[in-house]
Amino acid sequence: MELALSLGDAPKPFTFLDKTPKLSNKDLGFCMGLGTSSGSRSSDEKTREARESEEDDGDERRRVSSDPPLQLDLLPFTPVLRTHQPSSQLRFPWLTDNLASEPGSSDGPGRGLDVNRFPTVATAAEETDDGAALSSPNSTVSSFQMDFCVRNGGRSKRDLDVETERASSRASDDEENGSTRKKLRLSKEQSAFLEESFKEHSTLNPKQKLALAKQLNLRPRQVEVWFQNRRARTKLKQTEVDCEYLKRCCETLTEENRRLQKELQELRALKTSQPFYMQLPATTLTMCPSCERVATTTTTTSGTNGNTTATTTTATTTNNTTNSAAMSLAKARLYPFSSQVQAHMQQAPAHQAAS
DNA sequence: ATGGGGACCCGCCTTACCTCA
DNA sequence: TGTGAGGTAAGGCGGGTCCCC
Repeated sequence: MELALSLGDAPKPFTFLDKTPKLSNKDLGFCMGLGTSSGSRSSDEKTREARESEEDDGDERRRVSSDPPLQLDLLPFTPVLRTHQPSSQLRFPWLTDNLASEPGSSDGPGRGLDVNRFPTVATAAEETDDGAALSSPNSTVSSFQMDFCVRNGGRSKRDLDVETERASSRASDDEENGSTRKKLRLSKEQSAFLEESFKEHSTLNPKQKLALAKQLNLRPRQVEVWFQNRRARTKLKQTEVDCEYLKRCCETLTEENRRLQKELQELRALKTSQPFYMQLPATTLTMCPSCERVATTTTTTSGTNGNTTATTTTATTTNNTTNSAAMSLAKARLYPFSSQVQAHMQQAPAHQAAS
């Protein structure tokens, strides 16, 4: 049985270079179905996809470390974070055309997630190291120094103060003992934005990573780790769904098998009690394992001399698109049934006489 | 043309930390 | 107040791919 499950949409090219400012989430969502699975993309496919997305950028990897850093304007503040509108209206940093075409962009950069401009916040020179220069313990402090007051429409000021205080407290702790492993919690806004970005693309190319990092005031390494962990969580969730579904399939098939066994017993009992069963047409269903044709063979033996035999056979080709689970179910139903019935028929004296 | 080395990314596993009941 | 469970950011490792020499 083949089980295809997918979270989100099918692989598709990156759209961060698209000229359309609209983000389409129509293909997003949770899909579960039976049938031929497209399979998970191999790493080289994904690499190729990422590379294709970078074609216009030349060799992105080398540029990251050698060329001047990307100067990406922060987006005008996204309505979703201000007014809790549907998340589909979130805009991502790589959709740079949004900036130019946004009529209300007079607010200027910095209103997106409103990154607080601390002196230690990622400078252009720091970003060229892809986080290496930002990886000092103190650099993570800036992750929590975002200006929540402007954009947290649905949250109380008290909550924001608590969160900011926690962040600053942790930051000070990190400053005290810089050797301790830092465990930083991303803010809800950062997580939500990363989540929306993940819905768009479950993997990031360097440009997207840098843009997201800058947008959220995180280190690129943090964005990268978040996506890695997010993919792992998705996979885990998917495995759980798979397991649950297969469990249900197993239960269904077990029940079906039980029912058929009972049916077979009834037929056997009927045979022993009513020997004239021969007057009824015996129908045998067989399926070719290779071509998956289902053949229905009806054999009628009539007359007293037993030499009149009529056999009609119809073949039905199953739709190739029929899901494999159904095929497996059919096979489970047909093969035991046909083999047992055929064996049963061969044991019948009248059938032997007819043959 | 071929192979080695480096850079980069990914998945997987694990650890360490945080939050909450 | 202490504690265990669950969530999650981050570290480490191995493997794959690509590019350069």
